[in-house]
Amino acid sequence: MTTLEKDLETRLAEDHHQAIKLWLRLLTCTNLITGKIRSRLRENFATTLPRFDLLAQLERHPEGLRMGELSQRMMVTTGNVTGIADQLEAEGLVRRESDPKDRRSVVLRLTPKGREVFSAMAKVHEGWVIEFFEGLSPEEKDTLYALLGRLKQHLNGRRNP
Amino acid sequence: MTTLEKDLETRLAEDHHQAIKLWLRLLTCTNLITGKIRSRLRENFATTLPRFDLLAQLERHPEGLRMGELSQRMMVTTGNVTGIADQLEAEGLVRRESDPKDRRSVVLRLTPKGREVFSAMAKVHEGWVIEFFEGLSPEEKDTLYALLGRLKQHLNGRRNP
DNA sequence: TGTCATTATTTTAAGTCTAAATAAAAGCCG
DNA sequence: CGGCTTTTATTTAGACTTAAAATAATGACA
Repeated sequence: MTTLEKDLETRLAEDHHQAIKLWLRLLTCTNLITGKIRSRLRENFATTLPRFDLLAQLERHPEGLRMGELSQRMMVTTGNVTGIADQLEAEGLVRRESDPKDRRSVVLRLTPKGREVFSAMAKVHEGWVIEFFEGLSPEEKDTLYALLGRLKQHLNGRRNP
Repeated sequence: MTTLEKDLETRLAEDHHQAIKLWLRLLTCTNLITGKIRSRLRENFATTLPRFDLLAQLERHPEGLRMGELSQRMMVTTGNVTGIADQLEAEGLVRRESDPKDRRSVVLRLTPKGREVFSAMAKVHEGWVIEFFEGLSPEEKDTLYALLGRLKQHLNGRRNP
């Protein structure tokens, strides 16, 4: 084996190792943050991340969202959304409304109480997230945001399920 | 309100929004990748991500790992590791050994069969990860890796639980 | 030696998640 | 119109997850 071949092979192996290391670090960062948010939501508001997430989606869409739309935005199955919506409905934070145009559909909306409860949590939650990322300068955050954007685009590319 | 104050306030609000957007994008990328790995592991090897993760940790530590060490590395609770180890042990992929130095401890090791099964999966898995990140150039991967390193360091900083 | 705090693992209860099966409604098309 | 496929939500079974409690063994120390 020539020196050139060895170099190529080494570089390739390093690139492969690089992707794995990058993935593990990405996963670690996400796990660290979700872990912190999860425990703080529990301690401060006696709620959970998926519940918070569902309310956050509805907050952004006052016109309401169907179960399928919610599941896409939350990146979970519709069966999962059904269960979380059941809880929040029982707690009076969301309301199921039937879509007159399509009787299969259920439209979920925040109740006034849900809007009130969520907005109190959202303010605090935003502060946590700012805190988690304040180790990076605004420029670094921009760069990270852009790189993740390229990654996301690649991951969502066609023939890439 | 003066123009300067308004500009500062606007910039601050944008920074806040920036952190939230960054966090949501980070979470999306991680979810997209874990989702792909999860479904491919199921389709190709009829196994799950936590099972794969446990085997991967053991592969890197031929001397074996205690349940507590495993839970730290996998970023899950020890109770969780117990259940996954039970399954893998029943399938003959790992073996529980008692630590002669500390009878409270259980040391988990790969069996020869476990090593064999894992190494087949690991090769394919590595290819997937390389594929997921090949939308980024090696330089971009380096930058992303470094930025996530800074983020991780900040997240692990003291008085930041 | 006996007690007590600590450490390591397991167990338990409740919540979250997926995939697959079900049921109902809508849309398509001959 | 009538049958076929698709879409939408729910239900179900099983796996994963956490937090907290229960077990069990260790180590320190009066």
